Amino acid sequence: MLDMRFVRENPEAVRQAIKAKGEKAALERFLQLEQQRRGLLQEVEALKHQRNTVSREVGRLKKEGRDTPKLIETMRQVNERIKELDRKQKEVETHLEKILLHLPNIPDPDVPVGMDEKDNLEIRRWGEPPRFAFAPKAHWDLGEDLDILDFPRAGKTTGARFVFYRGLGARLERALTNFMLDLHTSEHGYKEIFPPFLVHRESMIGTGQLPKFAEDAFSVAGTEYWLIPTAEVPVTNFHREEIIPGEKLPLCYVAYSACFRAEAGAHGRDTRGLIRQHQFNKVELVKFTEPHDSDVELEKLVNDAEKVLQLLGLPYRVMLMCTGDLGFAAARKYDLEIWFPAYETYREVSSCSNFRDFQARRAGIRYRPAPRSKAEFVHTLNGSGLAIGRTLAAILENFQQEDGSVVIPEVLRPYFPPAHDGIIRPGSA
RNA sequence: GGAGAGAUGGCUGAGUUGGACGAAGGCGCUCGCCUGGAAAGCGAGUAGACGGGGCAAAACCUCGUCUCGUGGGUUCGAAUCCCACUCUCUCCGCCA
Repeated sequence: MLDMRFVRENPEAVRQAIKAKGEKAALERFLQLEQQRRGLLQEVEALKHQRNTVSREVGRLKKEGRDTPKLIETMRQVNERIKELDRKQKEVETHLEKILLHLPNIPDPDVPVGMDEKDNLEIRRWGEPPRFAFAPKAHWDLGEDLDILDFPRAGKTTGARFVFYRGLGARLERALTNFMLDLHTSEHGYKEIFPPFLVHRESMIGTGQLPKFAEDAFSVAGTEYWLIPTAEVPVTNFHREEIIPGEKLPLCYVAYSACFRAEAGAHGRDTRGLIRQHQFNKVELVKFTEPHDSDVELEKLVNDAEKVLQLLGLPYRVMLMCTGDLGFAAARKYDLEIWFPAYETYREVSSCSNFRDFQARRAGIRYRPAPRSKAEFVHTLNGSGLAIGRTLAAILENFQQEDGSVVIPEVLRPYFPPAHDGIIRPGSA
């Protein structure tokens, strides 16, 4: 959420941001209502002032034993007017709040302006896409042939876009999760969090999923709960309505969670395989920083996520998202994309964003720079470190061999049974 | 699910016959004095949001409104009375 005063004083900047992100928002109506709000405020506050002084006077007179029916009668009338104005003002503020929650964050000045992924900027590449002397299989075929992924049975029990992992497939998923958590906690200095997978509406508003994108998330019928689309939601809201002592920043958290997404706008896309599931696992990195540190901390966060790919030996590239691909809440975003032989292209496995104070203002997360100073909003950042399902799919595809087996990356071997030789073969899982 | 207790400022903790103010005291913190330096001691200051005015603007100053879990109500006036809700704690029941 943007600061109401900022919007009032910088309407042009907001107008541009809305346009660059391809959003729609009632900015003009907002400015108009904001002016109306201040007018009402002044009128009602003057009346309340009158009420306060007169009430004090009544108290004084009563103590002296004097009756004051006239004053009380006029105050009754003033109160009627106050009630009316209060109601009107509340109406206006509710409307303002609603519009404010729909205004997108302002992109960083150096973010490329563009419509969609075609305008994203490649920052760097790492690793070489593998060359196969045979026709490589897609991960969903590998998964079924190796008997480690079972899509049909997931369809039978739950529906499309779900999967069972079995045997060494389940083991590999768990190995990846633990490997990433271990790496980020012991090498990169993140504190591990295991969050609730359900949150209430206010938390979803805090990070920006609601009110605008309700159709992208699942909610639990008959309750107020929403299934988290990412651990970003509970972990960022972990500090909601708090004032953090400045010396504790930056706070760096790493959290595993299952993630649930309705994928409402994705009918017919990525219908096969692990790429687009309603439920998937992810290890998420979340940071709370002082405003002047957030740029540096974002770069570090990206590097921490990249390290996972490097250690796994998966070829990837880093993309700087253009304005149209930034999303609603981010000011700056890098995507990490892994090479997928079956698609013959790079696909996203991580999205690392700086939200500046956009989420912090919504969720009320502040810090005190120095013991006596005024509390200010922190900057929040997060990034996948990484999406587990897509990483597993990439491992299957990139490390497959002609006989249909898959070689497990060296760094994951400690997470497999001691007797295992590091190769998943047909019939061995 | 049943019964009970509570929710006050950064923390702790007063404040329930409604009327002197965001609210005693303590801790913490800031500044000053003291000291060679520190501790102790002493003195002063220490909530936020919003709006108006001063200012080119920020800092700041000043006036006002609101905020004592949240929302409503009673009243000329509520932290203090009434209602609903949320959360925390204790006991009982149930349960992975």
